[in-house]
Amino acid sequence: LSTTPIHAPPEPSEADAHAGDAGARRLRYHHGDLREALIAATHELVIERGGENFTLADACRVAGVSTAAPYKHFRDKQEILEIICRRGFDRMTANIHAAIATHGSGTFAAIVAIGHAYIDFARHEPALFRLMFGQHPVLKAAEPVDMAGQACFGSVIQEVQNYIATAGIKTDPRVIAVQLWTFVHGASCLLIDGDYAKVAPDIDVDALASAAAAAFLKPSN
Amino acid sequence: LSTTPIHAPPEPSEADAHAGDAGARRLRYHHGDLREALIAATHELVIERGGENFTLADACRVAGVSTAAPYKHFRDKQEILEIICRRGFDRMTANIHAAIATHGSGTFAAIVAIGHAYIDFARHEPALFRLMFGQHPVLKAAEPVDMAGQACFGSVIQEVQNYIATAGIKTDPRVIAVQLWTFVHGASCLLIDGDYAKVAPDIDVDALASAAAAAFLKPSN
DNA sequence: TGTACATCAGTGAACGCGCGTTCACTGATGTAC
DNA sequence: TGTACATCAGTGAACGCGCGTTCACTGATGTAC
Repeated sequence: LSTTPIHAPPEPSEADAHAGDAGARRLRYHHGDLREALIAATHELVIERGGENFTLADACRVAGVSTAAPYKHFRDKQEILEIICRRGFDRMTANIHAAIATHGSGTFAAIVAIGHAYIDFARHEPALFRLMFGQHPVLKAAEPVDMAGQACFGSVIQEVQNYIATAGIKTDPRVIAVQLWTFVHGASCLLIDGDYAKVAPDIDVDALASAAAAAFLKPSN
Repeated sequence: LSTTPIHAPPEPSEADAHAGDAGARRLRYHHGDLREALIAATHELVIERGGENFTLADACRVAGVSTAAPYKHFRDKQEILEIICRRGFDRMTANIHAAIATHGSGTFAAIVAIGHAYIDFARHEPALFRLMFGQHPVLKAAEPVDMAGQACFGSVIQEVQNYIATAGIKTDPRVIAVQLWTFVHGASCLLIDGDYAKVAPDIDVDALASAAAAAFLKPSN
């Protein structure tokens, strides 16, 4: 863990520099945007050691402020985690939309790409992924987080619906969406928790997910 | 959390009772089997609040001994968790074997039953399940835990092999086993972490798993 | 333009808390004689 | 059978630690006049 503050207050302005020794040494008392700096620090720490092990005191250290400073911007420790979590869902939703756009809505390739986007998210941000989907009682109860999650899953259902309409499949799109979700979620968890590595280290997770998508989307009759 | 000690030392013996006031009041100094009592207390606490939030001090309280007592039986806090975890894998393996035996080795029903057994385990012991498969750096490095996990997955591969041999499927059994595992693992996680409940509360997880098994085991040509 | 003032984002010290682990100890137990 | 003794599973107090949160405060900043 680096000890040099990130998102530190800006250097003394030129006016300060011209104000003599005292002025030149004086740092800015107010942080530029401590709120965002603390969110960034928290995100960094969550990435580094996971949401369970994150401490507010460390986020303060990283941001270079006293441990009392966050309470001017957040209700409590929990609120920062909620924000991180909600933004995570927003980003995942964006990734999914991007994947669909790249491959064309209504195509099988788009469905597969959604799955890969999900797994990629977990791969690149394992700790955040765990925070978003894991069992964290307080986060589960937070409404903004909840809505961001709903929106994310809604995007998947919508696209599955688009695909099966064009492909002439009759199964309930929600069921197929849940099947896909279940599989890529399992793949994500087993991947980032190192369980695949223990038991089947040579596995190609993306290929696995593609095959699963094909299995679920085979016309059933 | 109950405050009355479980697995407390046995009541004073009859000899004590006949030994007058001092003897009657005297409790046994040595615990009958503190090692197992602490493992049981730990298991109970892990069930209650999860492996991350478990404290050794609480296990001592539950077992009714001082916080120093465990160090006569265990290296450190970690070792008790390892034992819990290894026993978890052993029990899951036993459940899987039982499921196979019930439905007959080599049948499709046995494959489905393995999946249901896996999900059932997670459903009944969510915290232990998380401890076994989640990202807990120290547990992941523990060799006995590792071997118990390997054995568990080995059972699944073996049975998949039995089935596809009789069904005339040509796919690599390890790939199919991983597919099944991935799906039921995803289902278990989404179920116990309350993610299904948020987004698709009406879902029948067991039916979902059965359908997935069928999809993976359809002859591919 | 200069000055008085309200605002409020920061500080730093302290709080109560509970943890894991260590330590010298004590006293129940089983065994050798 | 009785006794001396070694063993070792327990105790209880203490350790250093770090946490989240609160508190009265300070001083930089922007604004009204």
